[in-house]
Amino acid sequence: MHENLLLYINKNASPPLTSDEEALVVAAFLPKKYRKKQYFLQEGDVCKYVGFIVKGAMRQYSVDDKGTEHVVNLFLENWWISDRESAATLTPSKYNIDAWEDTELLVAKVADMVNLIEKIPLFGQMTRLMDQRSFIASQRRLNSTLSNTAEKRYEEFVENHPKFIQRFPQHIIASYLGITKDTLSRVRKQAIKK
Amino acid sequence: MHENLLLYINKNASPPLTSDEEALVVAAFLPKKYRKKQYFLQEGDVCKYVGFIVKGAMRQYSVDDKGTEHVVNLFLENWWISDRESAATLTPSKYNIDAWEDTELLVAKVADMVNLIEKIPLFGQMTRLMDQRSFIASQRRLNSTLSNTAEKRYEEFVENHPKFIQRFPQHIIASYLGITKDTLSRVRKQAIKK
DNA sequence: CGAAAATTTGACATGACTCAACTGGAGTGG
DNA sequence: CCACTCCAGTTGAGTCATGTCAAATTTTCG
Repeated sequence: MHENLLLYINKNASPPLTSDEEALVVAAFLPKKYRKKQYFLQEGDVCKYVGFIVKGAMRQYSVDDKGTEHVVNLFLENWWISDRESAATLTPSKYNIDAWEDTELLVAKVADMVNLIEKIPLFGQMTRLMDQRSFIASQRRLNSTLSNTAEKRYEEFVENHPKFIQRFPQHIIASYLGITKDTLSRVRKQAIKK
Repeated sequence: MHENLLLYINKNASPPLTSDEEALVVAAFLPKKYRKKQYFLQEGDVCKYVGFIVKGAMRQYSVDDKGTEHVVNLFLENWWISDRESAATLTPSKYNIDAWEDTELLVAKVADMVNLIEKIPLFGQMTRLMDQRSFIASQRRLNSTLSNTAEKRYEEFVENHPKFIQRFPQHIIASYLGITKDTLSRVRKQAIKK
């Protein structure tokens, strides 16, 4: 069950973990299953856990005054989930995170995660990489949202995230792109013509 | 000249740096002045430097096919500048970073920065915090862009970044918000009524 | 003062949203 | 195997927010 996580760590930092270190990591992460629609985090709660997806698909979204959902992030295997803002500042989260498919997670307390970072330099290396990637992805997406029309954004999305398209329905992807499902449907129709 | 930087580091990590460590930091960062409009980084170049703003104001933006500028970030005193994506992946940057006011920077090579992170645990702590904050800010902004109307985004902006308003002209702020200067002008007129 | 930069304004165009209706699976249970 | 429901996707008509462009006005600063 923990192999994916250990593999992931060793792939993103070197030299490999010692077996003592591996034991620490394994001890900190408990396997947990989430059913489709089940919440990992609910708006208003402080995010106390970090999850690593072994198998499945999840989404992070906010809900506005009108009840419309806005997808902030989508996650698949080997991704980390948590609301960093809430976890770092210990404030109630503005987001929900739930399972889109039945999902197997490895879950650790944020506090334990911090501990691992301090104790295992490699783990720190890895989380640094993680942070960097998240930031870069977020920056890119922001730039794309600010600069491009709905159509172009969709093209870029297809290009960059083919796996999301296979796993999430269109209305979720529309929300991720910041447009309505109706608009996305029309955009696709246009695109097919070409 | 380096005091601001050392202060910043000690404010964002503890215990304080030893004098040996301070010496390492000081050695890595060279003071440099940028005139208004001068580039720190140009689109197409690989970002090889990191800057810390001692005094002044800078902006990071992309330019689309039509020649329109899109402001990705604004920076003031005690902010770090660099294109993380380009620096991390050694690929040509999609962004420009230039001085909006005459600006005093402390500049280090990305490679030297990495070195400091490895040698000085505190420095690692600090950059971790930095990364986290950048990510959170970027996430927030993305969410706001996806969820809110132009008017609401401007309100939030006024609330969260009063200093930007004092230092950057409206058309820059409009671009940061992802709207045109014309629209921002109208939005403000509306807002004043209330 | 005068030139350049920033802002405002009006008329018009358009991309995206809204809402409701319709279509078409994919289950589920009788 | 059919009827039923749920969920996703499509489509059309009308509306609204924001963009475009050009001109007028105000502000900034050498």
